[in-house]
Amino acid sequence: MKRTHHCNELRPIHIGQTVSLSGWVHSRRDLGGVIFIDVRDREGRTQAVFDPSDLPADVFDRAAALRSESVIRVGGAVRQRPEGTVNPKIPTGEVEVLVKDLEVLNLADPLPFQIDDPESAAKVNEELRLKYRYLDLRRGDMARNLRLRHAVATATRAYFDEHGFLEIETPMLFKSTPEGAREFLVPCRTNPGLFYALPQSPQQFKQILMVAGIERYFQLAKCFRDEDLRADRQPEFTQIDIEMSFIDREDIYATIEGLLSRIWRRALNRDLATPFRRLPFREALDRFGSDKPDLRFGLELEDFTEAFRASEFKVFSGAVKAGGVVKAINAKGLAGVTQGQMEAMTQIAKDGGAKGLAFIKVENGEWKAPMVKFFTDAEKTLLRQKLAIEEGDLILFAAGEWLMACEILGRIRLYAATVLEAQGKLSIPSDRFEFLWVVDFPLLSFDKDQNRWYSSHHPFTAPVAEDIPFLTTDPRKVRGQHYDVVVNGVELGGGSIRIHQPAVQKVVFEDVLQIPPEIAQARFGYMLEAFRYGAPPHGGIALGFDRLIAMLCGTPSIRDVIAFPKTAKGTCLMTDSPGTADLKQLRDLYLELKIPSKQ
RNA sequence: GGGGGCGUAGCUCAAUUGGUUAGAGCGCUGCCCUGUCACGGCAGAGGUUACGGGUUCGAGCCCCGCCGCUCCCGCCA
Repeated sequence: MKRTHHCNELRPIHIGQTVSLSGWVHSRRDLGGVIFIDVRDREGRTQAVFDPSDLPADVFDRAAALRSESVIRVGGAVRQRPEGTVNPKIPTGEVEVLVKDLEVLNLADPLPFQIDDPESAAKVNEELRLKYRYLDLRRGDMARNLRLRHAVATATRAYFDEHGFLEIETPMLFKSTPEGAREFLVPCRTNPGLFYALPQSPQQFKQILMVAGIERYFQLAKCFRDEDLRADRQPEFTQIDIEMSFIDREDIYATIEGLLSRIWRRALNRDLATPFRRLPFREALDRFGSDKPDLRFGLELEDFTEAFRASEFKVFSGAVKAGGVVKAINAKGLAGVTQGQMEAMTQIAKDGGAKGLAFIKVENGEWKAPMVKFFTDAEKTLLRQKLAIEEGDLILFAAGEWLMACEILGRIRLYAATVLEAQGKLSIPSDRFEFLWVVDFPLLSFDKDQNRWYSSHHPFTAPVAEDIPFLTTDPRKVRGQHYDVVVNGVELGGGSIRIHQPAVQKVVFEDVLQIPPEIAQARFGYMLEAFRYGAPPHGGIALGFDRLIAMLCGTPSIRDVIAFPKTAKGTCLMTDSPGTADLKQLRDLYLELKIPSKQ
């Protein structure tokens, strides 16, 4: 017999009906004379009552022998719970099913970890959760995450459908494009010695789709990157990938703001303020020390380059003379910093390339720092004014090359914020979402080691039109038509208007990036050729779908929103992948292993 | 590649900082219990302290190595 209702369906209006429920034994309460079993399915749970007074003994005995997570079907009559036994914690708590028949569909072994109590289950070692992922996913928290993921994917498809986008799949078996992230290679049996590569993004295909006249493309695209993992990085992940023709940056902003508004309404029942604010890359670094700033709190960086140009304090004036900057941040109220915290911040500075971290503690009306004696009254006054220095503050400095100094203080800003928040001196509300567009990125960055320019984003990004003349004369000045969408310090996505003239693309490949013509031809020749046959102006963006869902679910790890994620070493603890290949498989692929032995 | 954290019963944790027989709650097993919903009560089983070395009269604790998980840096056009 099939079930007649799901386990979150029965209400007082069903009283008197004969019903059948299927699901898992969520919990069993055996009182000796009467047994209660909560039957759970993905919708919820319902209490089933086994009363021996009008039940065959064998049914009662089988109920008594059931263990947690066994799969059963029960049949019986819905009835009102007796006075005083209503359970207000669950939606079906007013009724119960008086069991007449029990079908044990599958007995479960004792579980490796308990899943009925959300609080204790949430504390279970992730290693164990990953090994028994199918149990982990039965937990309410995880099931909710997967449902939300589905809801957002559906809302995304509906939104793009309504806006004239076509969902088009692009190949998983592509070829290697060595610029950018390390790729997963797939040997090609039918072409000995040749390899596919799994796409790190559908970038080139979606641009070709524009040449193909699709005009509006989207895909929930699986992407692969063979780089080290993080809480927010998996070797395979999903992007909301879009590309549009005959548009400019503003069209992308509006499209994504519309999408995110739709998603926030669907997932959190909240409205987003649009349009999002725009922040030039330069200003983001200057004020927040990051190109993905968290705008939920202040602690902004201040610039003191001019103030210390002629300072007695040589660390500062020397940095300025060398073309660098002096920047500072006021960690408000952090003068009581512990030695360990100070060391942690110093380490951040050193990791960032600084020699150390200059600081001033403001305690007992005094500025405590060795360097203070070098400061003139004018310098002190300026510091006090711009940083609003008060008793109990901690001032931290970075001096040196602009980007380095900004990024160091940006990281210290985040560190100080977490410390201050833990002390209750700063509030960073997790239910607030500060969206912004970071714009006006430099098109190119310079690699000192290799003495050449490389694309800040990717080589298909269009320069801002008025900057094109500087491509070959002063590449540093060229801004890219690139944009990142950022929320609460998380880079949610990025994209650009693309180069659609083959001539400009050729200049970027060959003259700016110094890719030899034959290599550019081998890697991107088909694109350059495609662009010769009528390429519309186009641009697009990709959003990290897993990060988006993690944010909506309020979890810091995208593993919590992926059904079967990998560990930090890239393994799957449930299936024990990756695994070995036998000799015949390798021979078929013309491969031979040479694994260095560990010394 | 580098740095930090963790690993004790099936699970979550403790073990007075190197000292007798490694404990608790939950789970499990048995018994009792007719209105529970984290049911309750009684009793019981359950340990290569991840693994391999070392120091020591004595190691869960200290040292070295190794494995696994995790966080961060590098990396992620």
